[in-house]
Amino acid sequence: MIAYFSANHFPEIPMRLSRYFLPVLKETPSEAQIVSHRYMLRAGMIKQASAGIYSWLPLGFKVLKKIENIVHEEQQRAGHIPMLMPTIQSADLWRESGRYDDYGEEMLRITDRHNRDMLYGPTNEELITDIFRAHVGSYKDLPLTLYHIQWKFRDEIRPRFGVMRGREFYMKDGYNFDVSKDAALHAYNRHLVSYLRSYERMGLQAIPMRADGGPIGGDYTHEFLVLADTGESEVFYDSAVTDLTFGDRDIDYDDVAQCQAVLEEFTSRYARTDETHDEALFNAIPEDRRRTARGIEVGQIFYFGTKYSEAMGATVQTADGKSVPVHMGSHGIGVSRLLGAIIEASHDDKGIIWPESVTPFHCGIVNLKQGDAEADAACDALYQSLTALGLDPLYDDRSERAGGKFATMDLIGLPWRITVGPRGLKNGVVELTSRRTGESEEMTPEMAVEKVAKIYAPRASM
RNA sequence: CAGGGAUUAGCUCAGACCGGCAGAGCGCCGCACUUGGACUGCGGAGGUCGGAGGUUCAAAUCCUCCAUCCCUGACCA
Repeated sequence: MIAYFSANHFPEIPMRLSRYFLPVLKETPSEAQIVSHRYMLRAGMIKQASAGIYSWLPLGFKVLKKIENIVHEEQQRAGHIPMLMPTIQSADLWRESGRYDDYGEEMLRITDRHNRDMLYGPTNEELITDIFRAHVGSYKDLPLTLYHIQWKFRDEIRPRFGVMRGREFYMKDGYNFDVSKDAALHAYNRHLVSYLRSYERMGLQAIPMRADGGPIGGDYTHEFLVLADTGESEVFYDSAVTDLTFGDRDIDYDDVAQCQAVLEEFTSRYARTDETHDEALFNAIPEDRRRTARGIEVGQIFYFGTKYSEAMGATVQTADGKSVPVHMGSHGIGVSRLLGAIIEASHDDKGIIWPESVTPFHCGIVNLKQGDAEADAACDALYQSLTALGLDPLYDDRSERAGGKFATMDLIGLPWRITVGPRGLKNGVVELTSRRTGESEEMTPEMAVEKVAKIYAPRASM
C-alpha cells in the first residue's frame, strides 16, 4: 500500500531446517536470568560476544529486521524521512553542545591513530543538528523530521538481561525541526501516534507514561512502557489506560487537532514511572483502578525546545527576516530491546510465542516420519504451495523424532504449525496447530495452506 | 562503581575442604531399533581444568597476581 524505504528490508526466505542454522540449546546457559534472555539464547537467536554485546544469529536477525521494518513503515506513514548517520562520531561536535563532559563514563570514547578524540555514538542530537544547520536556513523548509535506525553504544556499568539492556543496541531515533513551539508539539504528538501504531502492530501494549527528561533534557516527554514482571521500572497507573487501543483508526498526520486528540486520549489518565510518580495524584484515582506494576521501557519522546539549536547555531530565518533557533525534539524506539519485550510479554513454559507480525517464519511444517514417501511428498507439496503464495514456512525435514521437532517448534515460537504424519495422511488430513492456544484442527493440506494464507493476508497488502 | 560469586568437554555441572591416571548427564559422530512430544541400546570423538607466576617428587586441587563472566545495589533506551 505505502512505499517505504527498504534498504534494511530483507525478503522472507522459506527454509528447510536441515539447511538452516538454528543452534537451539536444550539446557539454559547459566548467564541468563530472565525468560526473554533464556529463550533468545536457547532458540539460537543471539550469542553473547562480550558483556552486553551480541551477535544476531539468523533467527534473531530475522525478527530484528521485521521489527525494524514495522518501525520504518510507521515512521514514513507519519511523514518522517529516513536517513543514516554513522556510529562513530567526532568529539568536537559534542564539545560544542557541552555534552562531551556531561555524558560521563557511559560514553565510549575512542582515540584514532592521529590521536583525535572520537566516540561511539550513544545518540545523535549533535550530528543531526550539524547536518541541519549546514543545509537548512529558511522557515520554508520546515517542518522537517529526519530519523534513522542505527547501532548505538552506551557503556553501561552493568549490562544485563540480554538484549534488554545491552551496551550495544539497535535504535530508531528521530529528530524534528520546527519553527515554533506549537509546531514542534505537533511533531511530538505525531510521534506519539506513530509509536502507538508501531507497538500495536508488534502485538504489544505500550503505555505512554509521563517521564523524566534525563540527560537529553526536555519539558515534554513520555516513555512507552510494556507491562511485564521483569520490567526495570516500577509503574503506577489508572487501570483505565490499559483499556485503550489504537486499533485501525484512520489518522491524518497533518491534522493538528486529530493528533492532539489522540495524545489527550492516551495521556490524560494517570500513568507514571517511579521517577515522576506523585502519590497524591495517584491516590485521587478510585481505589479499584489503582495499579502498581513493572514495565519495560521501549521508547521515549521528547520536546526539548532550542537546547541544541541554540548551543550549535541551528537557526532559520522567519518570514519577517528574523533569525530564530529551531524548536527540536527527539524520539526513540529501542528496536533490539523490543525483541526482549515482546518475548517477556508473549511466552509460555515451552518457549516463545511470536505475534504474527514479527514471527521469523509464518508457520512451521513438521514431518513426523521423515523418509516416508507419502509424508515427504505431502510436506514438499505444502512447502511449495505456501512459498508460491509468498509465505515463509520453516520446514523441519530433519530425521528427528516427533518429540524433538515439536519441542524445537514450540521453543522458537512460530505461531502456526502444520503437522504431517502417515496416520493423518491415510485420511487425507494434516493438522494445523496454534502455538498460542495449543488448539489443533485436522484438515486437508489445501485447506491448511488456505487458512495460513488468510491469517497473514492483511499484512501481505501493506 | 561498591559488595558478593564464578571460570573444568559444545551445554548444564561434579571433582577442590583432604595434592597422586580428567569425570557425569545432555549434545555431537557411527551403528541398530524406532517414528505423534527431546524414545531405547551399543560403540566413538571431544578438555594444555580462564591466563601467568609460585610452593611441591607431584597441582584442576594450595598461594600470589591478572583477565573474563555473572549476581545484588546505585545508574540507564
